[in-house]
Amino acid sequence: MLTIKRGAVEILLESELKERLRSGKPLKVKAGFDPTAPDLHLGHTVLINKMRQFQDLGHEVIFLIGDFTAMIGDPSGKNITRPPLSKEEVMINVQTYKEQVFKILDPKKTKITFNSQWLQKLSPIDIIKLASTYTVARMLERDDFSKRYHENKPIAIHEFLYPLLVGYDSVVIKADIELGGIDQKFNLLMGRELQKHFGQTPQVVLMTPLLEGLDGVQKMSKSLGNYIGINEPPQEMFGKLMSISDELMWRYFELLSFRPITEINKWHEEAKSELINPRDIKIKLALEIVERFHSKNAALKAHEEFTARFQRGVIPENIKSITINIKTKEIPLSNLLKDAGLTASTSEAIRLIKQGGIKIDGQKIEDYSMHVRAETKHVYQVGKHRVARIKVI
RNA sequence: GGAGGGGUUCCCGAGCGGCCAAAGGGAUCAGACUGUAAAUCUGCCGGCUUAUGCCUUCGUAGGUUCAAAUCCUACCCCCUCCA
Repeated sequence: MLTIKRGAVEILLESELKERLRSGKPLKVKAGFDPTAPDLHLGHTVLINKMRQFQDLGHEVIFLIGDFTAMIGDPSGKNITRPPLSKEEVMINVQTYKEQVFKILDPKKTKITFNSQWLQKLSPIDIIKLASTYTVARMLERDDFSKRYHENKPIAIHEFLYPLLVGYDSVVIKADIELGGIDQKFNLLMGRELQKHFGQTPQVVLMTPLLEGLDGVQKMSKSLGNYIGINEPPQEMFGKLMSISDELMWRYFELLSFRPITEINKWHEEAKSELINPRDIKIKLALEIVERFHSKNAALKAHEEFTARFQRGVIPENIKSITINIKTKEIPLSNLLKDAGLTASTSEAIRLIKQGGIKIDGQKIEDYSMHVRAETKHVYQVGKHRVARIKVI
């Protein structure tokens, strides 16, 4: 019970959960995923970690791919309708999912299902009947709906179907528990409503929090660019984890680390009383996470490189090499940087030079009208993160 | 079907004939400070070999004007109220 509750924001209803656990039977644990975004980041893994915990406790975890409902798209208000994904596209995404998710889940204990299997078969009459079980007023209780409604933003009718269909999935699966992010609360509860309607015992709903992104304020998401993808290279991942604030680090520990919560709390206390440097604890977190998605070796290497690069200012070993072909004898530095893809435009390059953000072989460049000659090869740095070895011929 | 409001640069949002590449805020990026921290401060923030220059941009397409994000026409989209 303690494991299950770790990091969970809300459980509805906790008493029901206890009761079901007490029965000792393996429970059907449902978690739904949208196959449109197979690029998982650490935010998604909070939920997947939770699934893993249920597996470890011997329950049956159902990884439900919402290939049918993806056509609607969860009504976040961003896109009104998504073009339906072809079967091939879905399968490709599912494949990617598997690769990523099985770094955490046990493949042998995971059942993958597609909701098109049953939703496709619903007739218009079935859908009307389903839609009749809920009212518009109650639909508008949903946060994004009410918000959009009050802000005079469009809500398309079909968006109302999303919660209904997702809830209906629970009916078909006969889920005992459904896991989901707190942002899914409405949909998850819909499952309970519909199960009741169809004469089933309503599922227990366990909600995980939304992990804050690197900025520590907004939730981690790809579109906000504040994410750590689980497929990112080790160094990148390590660096990003180190860049989070101390405060945020404890949050990440709770939700992402597999270390016992007691150990984490102890560190937290020690850091507060300045017995240990938070940075060193952060390194432990970074090592653990990189190891999970890559390997122990990769983690150690990333750590080494990190210290070398940022604490001692060493230019990393394996940086990308670019060859730029120019027809003249020399090229303005700003154009070279643009052509090499280090800056988006020559204007940006010039700006950055003026601001002292450009280095050649570690030397800061101040002259924005500087030209680079042909037949040269140097290491160019733009800010702290963009580096390349550029050969000009 | 009728009446009204609205669509502005990555996002929010001001501008309502020239002083507009377009206020202000946010995000990003760079610099300082550091632990690549965070917070803070500074700068930048459409593009062009940086220029008291040129080009592209204010829903879309035309038009009026020396000059249009701003006026006119048509169209597309969103919202509100009435039915």
